[in-house]
Amino acid sequence: MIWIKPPPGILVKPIFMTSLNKIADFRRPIAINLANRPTAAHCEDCGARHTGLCEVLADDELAFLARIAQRIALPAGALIMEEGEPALHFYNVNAGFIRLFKALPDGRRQITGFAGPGHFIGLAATAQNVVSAEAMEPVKLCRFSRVTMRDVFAELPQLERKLLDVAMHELVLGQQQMLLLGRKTALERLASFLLAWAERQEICAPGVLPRPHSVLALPLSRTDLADYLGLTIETVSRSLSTLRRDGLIDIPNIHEIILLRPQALAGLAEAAV
Amino acid sequence: MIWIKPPPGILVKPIFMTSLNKIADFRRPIAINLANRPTAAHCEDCGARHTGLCEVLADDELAFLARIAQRIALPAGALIMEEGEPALHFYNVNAGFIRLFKALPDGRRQITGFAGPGHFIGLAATAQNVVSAEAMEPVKLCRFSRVTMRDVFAELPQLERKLLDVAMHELVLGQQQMLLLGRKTALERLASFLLAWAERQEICAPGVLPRPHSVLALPLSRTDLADYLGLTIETVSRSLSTLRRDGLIDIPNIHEIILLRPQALAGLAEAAV
DNA sequence: CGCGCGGTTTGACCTTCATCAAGGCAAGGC
DNA sequence: GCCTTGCCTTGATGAAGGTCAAACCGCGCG
Repeated sequence: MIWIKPPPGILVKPIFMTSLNKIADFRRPIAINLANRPTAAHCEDCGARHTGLCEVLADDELAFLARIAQRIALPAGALIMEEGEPALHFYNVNAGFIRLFKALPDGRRQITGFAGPGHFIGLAATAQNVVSAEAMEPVKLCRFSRVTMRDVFAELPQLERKLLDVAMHELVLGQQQMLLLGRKTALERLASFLLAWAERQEICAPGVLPRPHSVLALPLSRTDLADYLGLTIETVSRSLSTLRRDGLIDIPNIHEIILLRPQALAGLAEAAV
Repeated sequence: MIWIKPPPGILVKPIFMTSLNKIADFRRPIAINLANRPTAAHCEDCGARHTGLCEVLADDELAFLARIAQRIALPAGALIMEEGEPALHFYNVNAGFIRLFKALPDGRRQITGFAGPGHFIGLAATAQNVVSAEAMEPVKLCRFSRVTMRDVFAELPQLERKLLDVAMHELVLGQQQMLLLGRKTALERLASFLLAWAERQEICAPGVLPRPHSVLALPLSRTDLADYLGLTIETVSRSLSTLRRDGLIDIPNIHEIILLRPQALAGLAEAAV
C-alpha cells in the first residue's frame, strides 16, 4: 500500500475510500478465473478482436496469443493494478472502462488516463506499477504475464511493433496532457477535454472537429473529470456551466454533453489568438 | 508554424522569441552535415556509445546502424524538431542537452522533458511532431530516418526491444509529471524536481535518496525550470528561496544546488503525512 | 408520497500563485 | 572603471481557482 491513512483532519474523498474497501472483495475473482483460458473462438466474439493489439494478428497467431492469456471479469470498482506493487502483468481491455491514476498520501489523486475496449495497459511500469488501475464499470480483460510476453515477441514480432506504436501513442497523449495540466486555464482544460473525448468516441476523425450539435456520451463522474483535469469538482461544474451559459455546449443530462459550437471550443482549447 | 504571432497586448517571453529567431539561422547546418556518415570508429569515441540505445548493440551491429545514421552538430538555441511539422526522423543525443516542449499560440510554453547524452528522441510523434526540440547548448546528434528505422528492426530486433523499453520509461516519467502538474503545490514541485534531477544525474541510485549535502548541477535557466514545472519564474525563485530559508537546500550559485536535507525534500515531494 | 442519499450545482470567502514593477548582481564591452 | 545587458530575486497587488457550506436534483425505497 502506498497511501497509509488519511492524516488527521483531512478527509479522504469518498470515492477513494470506496475503491480501497473493494480491494479485498474483488481480488479473489482474479484467482478463480485463472483457469479460464480463451481459445481463438473466444477471441472471435471479443469486443476488442479487431481493435488495439489484436487487430494486427491473424486468427492462428491470435490462437497462439490466446493460449497464454487469462480471461478475467471484474465488477465495477475493482482494483486491477496498484501503484507500488510488483508489475507482473499486462492487460488488454475487452469490455468496460478503466481509470488509471496516481495518488498522494493525503488523498490527492491524478487520473493519468482512461482505458476502454481494445486498449492495452501496463506499459507505464518499471519493476513496480507506477499507476493504479480501477474498473469504472464491469470489465473484461485478457491478462498476460510480462515475462511470458517477452518470449512471445520472438514468435510474433508484429506484436512488439504494435506495442511500440501503442506506447508512442500514449506518449503523445501524455505530452498533450502535460500542456493541459501545466499551462491551461480551467475553461481551456474543459474545452480541450471535450474535443479529445469526442475524437476518442469516434464522433469525429482524428484532427477533425466534430459537427455542431454532436452528442457526447460522458460516462465519467465529475470527480473523475476533476481528477483527470487537475481541478476540483466545483471548478469543473462551474466551467461547464460557463460553457453552457456562453452557448458552446448544452448539458441535457449529467452524462451527456452536446457540442453546440465545436469551432469555438477548439479556439478556447488551443488558446487561439 | 503553429504559433502565428503574439496577440496584441500580450508579450511573448523573450527566450521564446529568441529561439524563434534562431530557427532560420540554424536550419542550414543540418543539410550541410548530411554527408557526414559515421563509421563504427566514430561510434567508439561517442559519449553515448555505452548508454541508451547503442549499449544493446555489439560493435558490428553498431556499424550497421551507423551506416544509416547522419551525424549532426548544432549550436545552442538550434531548433531540432518543430511541433506540427512532419515527423521524418528519430534522433539519438550524443552530446549536449535538449529541451522538448509544446507551446500555445499566445506564448505559453510547457517543457515536457529534457534529453541528454544517450537519450533517444522522436518517439512522441504521430505523422507530425507533437513537440518541439531545441538545443540548450551545443549538441551532437545521430539522426535516423523513421522509415529506414522500420527496416532496421528486422535486422536488429534487440533495438526494437530497447526502443520499447525507452518508450515505457518515458511513459513512467510522464505519469509522474502529470501528478506533479495536476496536483502538487509549488514547493512540492520544486522538491520533486530536485530529487528527480539528482537521480537523473546519478547522484543517487533510482529510488534511493541522495546523501545530505549532495551537490546538484542545474544547467537550466529559471525560465526552463518554470516552464517544466508549470509555474512562473517568480514562483520558482520564491520557492527556492523558501527551501533555502527552511534549510532544506543551499544555493551557492545560480547553477548549483546543495541538497542539505534530502529526507525532508522527499517528505515534501511525496506530501508525506 | 415523502424521505434520505449521493452526486451536482451554486454562492461566499480565502489561499495560492500569477502579474506587475523595482531593484540586485554578474559578465562583457567600451 | 563604468555602463549596459540579461537574468534573477524580492515586494506589492490581483485574479483564478480552491475551500467551505448550503441548496438542489434525480432516484430508489419504505
